[in-house]
Parts: sequence; C-alpha cells; structure tokens
Amino acid sequence: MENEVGHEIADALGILLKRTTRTQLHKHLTEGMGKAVDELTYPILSALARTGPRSAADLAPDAGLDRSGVTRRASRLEAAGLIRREPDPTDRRASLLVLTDKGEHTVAELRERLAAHIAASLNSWPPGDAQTFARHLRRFITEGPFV
Amino acid sequence: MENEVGHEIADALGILLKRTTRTQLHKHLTEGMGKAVDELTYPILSALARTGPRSAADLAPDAGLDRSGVTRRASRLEAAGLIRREPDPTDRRASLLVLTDKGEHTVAELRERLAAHIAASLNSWPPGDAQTFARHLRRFITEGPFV
DNA sequence: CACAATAGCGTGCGCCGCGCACGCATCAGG
DNA sequence: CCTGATGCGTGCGCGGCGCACGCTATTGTG
Repeated sequence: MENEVGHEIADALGILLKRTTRTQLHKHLTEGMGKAVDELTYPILSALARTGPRSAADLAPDAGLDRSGVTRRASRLEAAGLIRREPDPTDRRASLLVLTDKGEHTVAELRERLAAHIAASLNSWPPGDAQTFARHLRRFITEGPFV
Repeated sequence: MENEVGHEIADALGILLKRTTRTQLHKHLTEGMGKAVDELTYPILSALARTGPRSAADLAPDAGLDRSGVTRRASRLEAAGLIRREPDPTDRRASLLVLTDKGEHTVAELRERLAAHIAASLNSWPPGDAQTFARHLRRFITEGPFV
C-alpha cells in the first residue's frame, strides 16, 4: 500500500471524531454552565465568537443546518442570555445574532477549559512535538482536505 | 496567555469537527454505495472492521448510543446486506454482528476513498511533514486527552 | 431437578431536533 | 405604487433516540 499516511490520518480522524462526538466530554466541560450550552448550540456560539455578529442565514451553512434550525437554536441561546438579536441597521428584515457579555465569557471559558484539558495530557510529549503538531494541525485545517 | 499550544489545538479541533460533521463530505465519499451507509451507520461498520464480530451490547458504548439504537441501525445494515447476525456459539441469547463480504468491501473502499481524499491535499506539504503529522495524530489519539 | 434471579435482545412509546413549506414583513426595481 | 424577491419565524411531518417492557436463555441455589 503506497498511501500510508492517508490511511493513517483517515483512521485516526475516524477514531477522533467518534470520541469527540461522545457527549461525555462535552458534559464534563460544560459543568455548571446551564443547559443552554449543549453540543448542538455550541457551534453557533463558537462561530459568533470567531466571526463576530452575523445573520442567521449566514450562520446556517457554517452550522451545517437549515436557517430554521439556526433560528430555533438561537432562540434557546437568547432565552439563556448568551446571545441577543440586534436589528440590522442596513436591513430591517434581518436581525444580527450577537454574543452578549455573558455569551462571550461563556465561550471563552469553554475554550479555556478545553485547551487546559488538551494541554494537560500533552505535557508528557517531547518538548517540541506539541508545537509541531499544533502547527501541522492548523495547516491541516486551513489547507487540508476539509476546507 | 501561556497555554498557547492547547488553545491552538482546541480551536483547530473545533473547526475540524464542524467541518467533518457536514454531511456533504460523507455524501461525496459514499457516492453510489446505497442509502444504508450514512453517517449514522458508519461508526458501526467501522467498529466491526476494527475489532471483529461483537455483540450489540458491546458496540453500544463505542457507538455512543443505547443498545436499542445499535439494534435498529444494525437491522438497517442487515437489510442492506452489509452485516449479518450470527448466533453466539457460547450464548444462545446473544447474536454477534459480523461484517459480510460486501460489508468488508464497502468499509475498505470507504476507508480507501477517505485516505485518497486526504492524501491528495497533502501532497503539497513538505515531504516529511505529513508523516510527522500522522505520527503525532496517532499519538494524540492513543495517549491524548480523548482516550 | 425445580425454581428464582439475572442478562441479552428487540419493540412500542413519547420526546426532540430537523428540513420543508408557508406566512409575514421588508427591500429593490420599474 | 405595485410586483417580485429576500430574510425571518412557525406549523407540520419525519426520523432517530432513550426508556421501559416482554421474551428467551443463562446462571445460581436448594
């Protein structure tokens, strides 16, 4: 078999996806954050944190679901006080989904917890490897097969 | 911020998971394989391919769902001729889920396609980087934060 | 050997999230 | 001003899931 690396990565990703899909980790990380932050609504929070206020229609393809789905999830997040709907100044039909301070804080803390969780198990790696891995992973994201 | 690598990896994984969750890629990869192989049933196939015949109860935690869920998905896969139920010789209550030849071939081809898809976009990387990345990724799976 | 307790499997039930289609409000162009 | 197009939110039906139950087979106990 010539395509050794491809298979290696493919298998690893398969396992990784299965592992991270488990709600267990997410439940552990969201300890005490309220029911609104589940593995369904988190992609919305994360996307907003990365790209800033956006409309539901913009968010839909990024979240991998229908506009109506974004609406519903956003409503839940709004009820929990993590985001708010702001009228689009240039278009009165549209509303912009924007993180509240509480939302910003929540996603920041979640990111922090995940990073700590990852770093904790990586301190046994040889010194440079973690940095190299992080760099490769970033390139894999930005230039890889899943763009 | 001191935990640079952790954040780097955390963000990259977040993006990666969002990307790979999209049904688009899976639909592309399963082109012409029939409706039975969807992103719901694939974990079952993959687990069987990795570990050999297993009971539904064994598979449940690995697939991240209830035993009844495994039963239902297995039934669909059985109807599609990808797996079959074999009586457990040591326990006549239990049935072992085992890949048929067609199932073996299907999962092998899917793995092949994914590996090719990955390798294709990695041939622009510097020669050694892909191997290093694959090695690190494997270690990340086996010793990392998601075991 | 008889009988109770346990374990594995499959199924009915209710819940929930999703896509689809529709209605409503707004915008853009004639 | 009027018509078609666009963005949003909601009712509807579908489908997957967990839970609880029944059935069968196994194990343990006297």
